[in-house]
Amino acid sequence: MSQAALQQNNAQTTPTMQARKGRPRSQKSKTAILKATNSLLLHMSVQELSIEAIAKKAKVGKTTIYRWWPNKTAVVMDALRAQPGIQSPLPTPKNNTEAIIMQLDKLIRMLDGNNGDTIAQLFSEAQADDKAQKIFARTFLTPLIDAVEFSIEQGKEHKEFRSSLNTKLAVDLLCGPIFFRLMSRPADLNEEFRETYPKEAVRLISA
Amino acid sequence: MSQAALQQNNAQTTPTMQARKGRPRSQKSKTAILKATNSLLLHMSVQELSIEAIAKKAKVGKTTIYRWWPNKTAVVMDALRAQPGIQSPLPTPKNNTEAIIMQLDKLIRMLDGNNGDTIAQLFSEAQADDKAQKIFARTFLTPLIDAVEFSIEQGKEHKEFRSSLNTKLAVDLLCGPIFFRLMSRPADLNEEFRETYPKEAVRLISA
Amino acid sequence: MSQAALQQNNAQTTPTMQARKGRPRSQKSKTAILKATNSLLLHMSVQELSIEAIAKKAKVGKTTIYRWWPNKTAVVMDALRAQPGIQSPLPTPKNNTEAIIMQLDKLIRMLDGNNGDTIAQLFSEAQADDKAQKIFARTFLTPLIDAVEFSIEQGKEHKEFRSSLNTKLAVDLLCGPIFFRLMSRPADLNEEFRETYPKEAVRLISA
Amino acid sequence: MSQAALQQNNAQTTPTMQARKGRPRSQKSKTAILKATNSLLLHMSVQELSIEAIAKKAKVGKTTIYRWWPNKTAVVMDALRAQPGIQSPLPTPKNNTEAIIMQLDKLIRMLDGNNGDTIAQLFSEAQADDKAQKIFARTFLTPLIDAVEFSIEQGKEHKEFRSSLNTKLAVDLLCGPIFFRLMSRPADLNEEFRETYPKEAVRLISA
DNA sequence: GGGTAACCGAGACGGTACGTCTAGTCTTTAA
DNA sequence: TTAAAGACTAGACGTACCGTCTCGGTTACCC
Repeated sequence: MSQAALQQNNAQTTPTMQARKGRPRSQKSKTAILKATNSLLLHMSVQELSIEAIAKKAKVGKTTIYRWWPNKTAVVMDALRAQPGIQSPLPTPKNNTEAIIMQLDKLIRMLDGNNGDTIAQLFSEAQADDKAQKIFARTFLTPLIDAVEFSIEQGKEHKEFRSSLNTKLAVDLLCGPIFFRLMSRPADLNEEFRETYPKEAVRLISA
Repeated sequence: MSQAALQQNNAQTTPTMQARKGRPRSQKSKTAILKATNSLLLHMSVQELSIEAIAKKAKVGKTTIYRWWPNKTAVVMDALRAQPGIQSPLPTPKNNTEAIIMQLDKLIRMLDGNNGDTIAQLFSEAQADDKAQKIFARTFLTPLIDAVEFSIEQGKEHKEFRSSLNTKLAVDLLCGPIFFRLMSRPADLNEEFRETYPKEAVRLISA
Repeated sequence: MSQAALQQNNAQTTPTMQARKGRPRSQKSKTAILKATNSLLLHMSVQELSIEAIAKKAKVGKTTIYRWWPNKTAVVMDALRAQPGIQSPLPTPKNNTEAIIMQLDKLIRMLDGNNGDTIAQLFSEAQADDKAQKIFARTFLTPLIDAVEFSIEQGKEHKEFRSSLNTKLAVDLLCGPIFFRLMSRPADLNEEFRETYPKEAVRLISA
Repeated sequence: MSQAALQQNNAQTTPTMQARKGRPRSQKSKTAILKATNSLLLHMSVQELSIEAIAKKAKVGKTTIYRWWPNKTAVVMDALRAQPGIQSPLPTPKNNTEAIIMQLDKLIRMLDGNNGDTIAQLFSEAQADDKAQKIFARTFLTPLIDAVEFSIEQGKEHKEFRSSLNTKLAVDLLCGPIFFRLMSRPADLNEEFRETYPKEAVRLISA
């Protein structure tokens, strides 16, 4: 049920769906929870963050959190997404090469700064906990990989890339270095990297 | 003190060092702890693994663990290293290109299978916990990066790679995809990948 | 308001009182609640019983219960009274001695079996909770004590008992042993006890 | 194990038993827990009392309480016993009639005042919870009943009481009224009652 | 027959306490 | 001195209920 709730949570709830039995979900509480989560993450890691602390800070019952999110990872993912300027849409690219460059640029932007730490920690949690893994994949990793894959496939059709290019390998080559740097030397995930890496990476797989 | 102890732990303790006052360290306990850790990691993640569980399984006091290792990450790293067939030395490569290929091949071998999960989880823990970060970096990541960096630098000197190659970026390009695949699609970290990736990756940065 | 409602609840609601505005109380819900309560009390103690469980079992909103009963004790008391064969009227006694015997006999009958446990548990709750205390006293204890007191007083007037008999003490002497046995050795509150105790007890206070 | 621990807890631990492995039980914590319990019981009922509150007040981990007592009832029983002046030994009676009078007098003294409420509440909890029942019986009820039974049996042998007297019934007659008054009209469990009841009760069963 | 009032179910809300678990420390005896 | 055993404080976990609230709906009455 939580899963269903989560779905509905993320989606734009249609007016007809809201006409349900029982007291409706408190939007105020939801906002308070996500806000408290983001606030706490400025001072501590995802692992250190506790549901109890969120509940206390948001002045909300623990139950309310557990009712709507299956675990900490899900709360944090939602909190990240709720941040302003995260889901800024990409401008229309003129070709697939540019599309990929824009996606990588956006990814690096997102991982630079405080959110980067949080996402690295979520990536971490996902390694250990199956439920966390699924949520992280569904809300973050899969969309990213799918988008890049799509651009590569399109690029192969449009002769921007050679048709012999292994799509999955290309995805790893494009995204892997970014995450590796994030997790091994986060300080080097800076502006310079953002300006040089995407072009360089695409150039390599085009070769 | 724990740091010192760890050092001593890893090095071959000279006979003179062992000739100290008091009851000597029980080799039996150390073995039991590492064995128990490896055994437990077959059924659970590093995050789920608890010091208490190790102590119980190894029939050892918790204090004994805390005396010799600063935290869980350190225990697990030691336990991994204690596994047979992990530190197989590399054969002498005929040039730096081959050296890198061999290092990547060894890395993929190590990450394939059960150990891969554990290392991914350690990589994870390192994101959240500073102490874990330091230990993971010192015992795993830095040696790897240093070795690859060294080979690249050497390769640049020997004209195997163009001198304009950004070494750090090259390291990310070589290692990043492997870890990205490990953490996002571990099933694809298979034999085929091991046979094709290293050569392909080196070819790319040579271009 | 709940208190007033409770009164009305117990009394025979006059037709004029029912002619109020608004939707009338659902008799169906009331019955379902009391039935569910009795049913649940067969498998659990009053303390274990929860309002939520009653509401769920009776397919009734929690609010409906809270609207009509101030607390769990009140619900359980009502549920007990709703059981068939509880409020069987006593036959007319030929004197006050016999009246007391009949009252004690009825009491023991009531306390023998499943209801005994429930009443003992109610007696218990009453020790801790003032509201419960008042309800238990009003609906169970006071009527009993008053009836016995009345018979004793009458008996004193009719020279059945010596006039120096302390009425309150006599009540304790007559009722106390029954409850003590109920709460300390409920198994001994059996048929034999029911047949022998009342006569013996009255004989003692007559002496 | 907790049961065993409890036993040892109550008994005078022999020196040989204390010579065990591991850190010995902290007497300081034990004292703090019992003291905190007594202190809290001045302001709240046993039912309202929570383990968490005790732990907080005593500045003790919850685990420490759960390690040594199986439940709240056990803690409260121990706390009661730890009060000064509870286990005052009886002076030697000159016969069994007097022995019973002294036992009843002691019982009333114990039940008069704050402890009376607590014991009534414990008696209550015992009605609902089997574990509580056993502990209450073992540490309070059974000793009392046994003592009175013993005196009655002795009194029958010494011709103080008629041999046809039903011992169990006599116990109920002697003790029941006291508890009935405690639970139904605790205010009447006063000094006057303490001075008159025991003699009167014994007189009755002697008749 | 529309308005109004009290009811109904469902279920979310802020809370409290539960009993369990683990962390990391401390205190003993035995080797 | 170290090992083992195990008790210590501290605090998060996820669950169960509490008593209150807020919905959409449902009867009844009253005008």
